[in-house]
Amino acid sequence: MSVKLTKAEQTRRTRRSILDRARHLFATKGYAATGTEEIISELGITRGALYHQFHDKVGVFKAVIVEAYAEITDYIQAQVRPLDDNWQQLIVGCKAFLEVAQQDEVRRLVFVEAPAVLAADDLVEIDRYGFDLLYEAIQIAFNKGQLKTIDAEGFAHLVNGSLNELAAWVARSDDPERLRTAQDLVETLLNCHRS
Amino acid sequence: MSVKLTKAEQTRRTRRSILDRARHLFATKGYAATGTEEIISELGITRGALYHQFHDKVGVFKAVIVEAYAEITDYIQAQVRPLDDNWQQLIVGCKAFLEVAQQDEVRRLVFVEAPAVLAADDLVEIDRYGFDLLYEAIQIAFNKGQLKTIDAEGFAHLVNGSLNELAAWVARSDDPERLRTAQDLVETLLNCHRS
DNA sequence: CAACCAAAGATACAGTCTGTATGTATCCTA
DNA sequence: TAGGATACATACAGACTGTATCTTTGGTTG
Repeated sequence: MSVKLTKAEQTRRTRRSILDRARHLFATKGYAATGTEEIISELGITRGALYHQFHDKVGVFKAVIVEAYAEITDYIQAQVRPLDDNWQQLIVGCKAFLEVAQQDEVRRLVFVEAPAVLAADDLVEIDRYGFDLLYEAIQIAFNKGQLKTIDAEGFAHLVNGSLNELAAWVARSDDPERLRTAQDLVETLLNCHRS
Repeated sequence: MSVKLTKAEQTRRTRRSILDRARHLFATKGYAATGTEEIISELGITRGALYHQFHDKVGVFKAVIVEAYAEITDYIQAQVRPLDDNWQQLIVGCKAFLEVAQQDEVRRLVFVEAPAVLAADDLVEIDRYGFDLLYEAIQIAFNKGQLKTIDAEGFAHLVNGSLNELAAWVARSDDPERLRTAQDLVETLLNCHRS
């Protein structure tokens, strides 16, 4: 019955199926309310396979988060790459973030569960790519003299915090115009710091 | 040996001691890593008393969070009350938030643990006092025509997000000047939206 | 003041969950 | 093709939450 699979392929499929199911459960029920048994049920494997592939339950979660983060940054970079003006990239990147953060699963995983489940250091490590994307664009503008602020790093955090909160605000509503409003607010925020 | 206590007093002391210990543990180890046994050990009571006073472990946590929130808003209001100019209140209130959020325990409880442990609705309910404080000041300024923005509510969330992220940024550092930097950044943010 | 009631807390236990130790089958390599 | 490593299954130990059932003690009323 069972088709012959290479070991590598078997591992790939097992990890893939665990990650897919775990991601959905962690995002909808939360990390604590999701049992390892629940993750593997209906996958045709036992918890033994899960603990063979991942060190522990947190290990599964961390792998899920890494993927979710990657999706966010990939989307943003795809939107930003074609542009050549840094200031435009900054604005478009922020708007793209607000868009991609509207996926319910991604948002809960990355902005609610991850900070509580993962150690702070661990999280900063994972987020580095995402935040650095923003920070670098801001620093370039700052060095060019386009951005008027007393502290580029601090300003990057200010913008980052605005984006996270606005993303949640947009998500809570069912008004389809709210995303546009949030995007305009961020654009205004950036532009009124332009010198 | 045991002094005669009124029932009400006995309850008060029990709840107080549980809340104090739980608060410290939840803030340092996190909600999930703190056992109910650990909370009551060294308090001279058993878990039975805890479950008599609170519905469950989440009930203890919720009570802790309510107190932590109250401390934040009390501090801010104390700083803001003496002032009579709304715009000044807004700026001072934001700065006061950044100060009070530097208490490690409060910050982790309110901004890291609470969002993951409590249901979103539950949390908004508790936070209502805190956020509304900010929102009302912003709305007053908006209605007076002092604030230039396309959406007062959205702008309030933008500022709120900035404050949360900046608070964490300040806390991660050991540079005593960073608090001042963050405060200046927020003041600039507000002022450059002033019309 | 005696008798009763209700509230505070103690004790014991059931159910659940994580992680580990050990066994088994299958792929891979020498 | 034989030995070893890898993927996975099974069984179990330990921890933890929440509940059910006492016990005690402060309040209350006839």
